[in-house]
Amino acid sequence: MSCSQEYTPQLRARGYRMTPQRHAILHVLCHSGKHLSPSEVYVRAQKQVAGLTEATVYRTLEFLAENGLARPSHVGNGRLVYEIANHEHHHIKCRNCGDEMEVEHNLLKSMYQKLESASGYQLTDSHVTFFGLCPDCQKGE
Amino acid sequence: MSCSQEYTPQLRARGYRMTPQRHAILHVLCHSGKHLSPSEVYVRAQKQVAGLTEATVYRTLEFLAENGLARPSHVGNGRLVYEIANHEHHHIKCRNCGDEMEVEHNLLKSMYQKLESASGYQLTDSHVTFFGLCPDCQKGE
DNA sequence: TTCCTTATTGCAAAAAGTTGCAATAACATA
DNA sequence: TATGTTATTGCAACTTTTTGCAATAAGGAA
Ligand SMILES: [Mn+2]
Ligand SMILES: [Mn+2]
Ligand SMILES: [Zn+2]
Ligand SMILES: [Zn+2]
Repeated sequence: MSCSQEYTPQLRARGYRMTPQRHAILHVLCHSGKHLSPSEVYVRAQKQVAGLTEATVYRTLEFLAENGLARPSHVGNGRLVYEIANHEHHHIKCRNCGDEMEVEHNLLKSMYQKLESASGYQLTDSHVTFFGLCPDCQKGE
Repeated sequence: MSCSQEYTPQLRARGYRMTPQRHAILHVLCHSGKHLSPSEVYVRAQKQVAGLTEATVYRTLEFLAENGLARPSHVGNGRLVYEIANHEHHHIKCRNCGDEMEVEHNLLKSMYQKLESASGYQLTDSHVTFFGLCPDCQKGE
C-alpha cells in the first residue's frame, strides 16, 4: 500500500492516473523480491482488486515498464517476467540446470560506455540476461 | 537447397534427422539476412513444403536454436525472432524509432571474460539486444 | 462538491504459441 | 534392397498474449 503510494506523483506528473489496479500490481511487484510472470501477478493482485482482468495486468506491466517503474526480463523460455525497478542489475542463467545469479551493473559499466561511444547510441535499459553453464554443469560436460 | 544440405551431417552426428521441413526452414533462414518471426518463416517455407504446419515451424526453430544452427532474439516487443547462426554479433535498438544496428561480438569480448571470471559461469550465447536512443532521437529529447 | 475531459478498464474476439498423441517417414542395420 | 526403430510431423485442443471498443472512473477545474 505505502510502497505503491509513492509512485502516484510520478505518474501524475506524466499525465497518467493512479488506479486501484495499478496500486495492486505495484504492491505485488514491490513485495516480491523476484521476477514474476503476468499470470503470477494476476493471481496475487486479484486478491486486492476484485474483477481485475488479465488483459489489464498485461497492459499495466507493459505500461510500468515503459515508464521505468518495472523491469521486463526474458528468462530464456520466450516468456516475459517482471520485477520492480529498484536497483540496476543483470542476470546469468545456466542453460542446463536453470540456476540463476545476479550481476551488478557495475561490472558491465565500462562495456556500456564502450558501446555508447562506438555506436553513438545512448543506452537506456540495463537488465540483460546472459546464458551459459554454471560451475557445476561444466563438470558434467 | 545447398545451404541447408551442409547441415545434414551435423544433425546426423547428434542422432537427429534431416527432413524436408528442416531443409525448407534452414533454406529460408539462410537466404534472409535478417531476423524472421515464426510466422514469416512459416509463410516462406510453406512454399517449398506443402502441408507444413505452424506448430512444426515453432518446434523446428526452437530445435535449431538449441543445436546452435539458429539464433533466437528478443527484439523488444516480447516476441522471438530467429536468424541463421553464421557470425557472432549483438544488436542495439532505438526505443524511440526502432532503428537497429549490429555490434560485433568483439566489442563485448573483454566484458564476457570479466563476467566469466566473476561468476564462474561459462557463457555460451552471444546474441544480445541492447536498448537506447539513437543519435537522431537523442536530439529530439 | 459538481462537472468535464479523457485515461483506463473490462469484455470478448482474435492472434500467437504450446502440447499430447497417433501416424508417418528418416535412416541405421542387416 | 527390405526391415525395424524411433525421431519427427500433423492435427486438434489448449494456453498465453494482444487488441478494438464501449463503459467507467481518475482527477483537474470551476
Ligand atoms: Mn532482474
Ligand atoms: Mn541478430
Ligand atoms: Zn547449471
Ligand atoms: Zn531513434
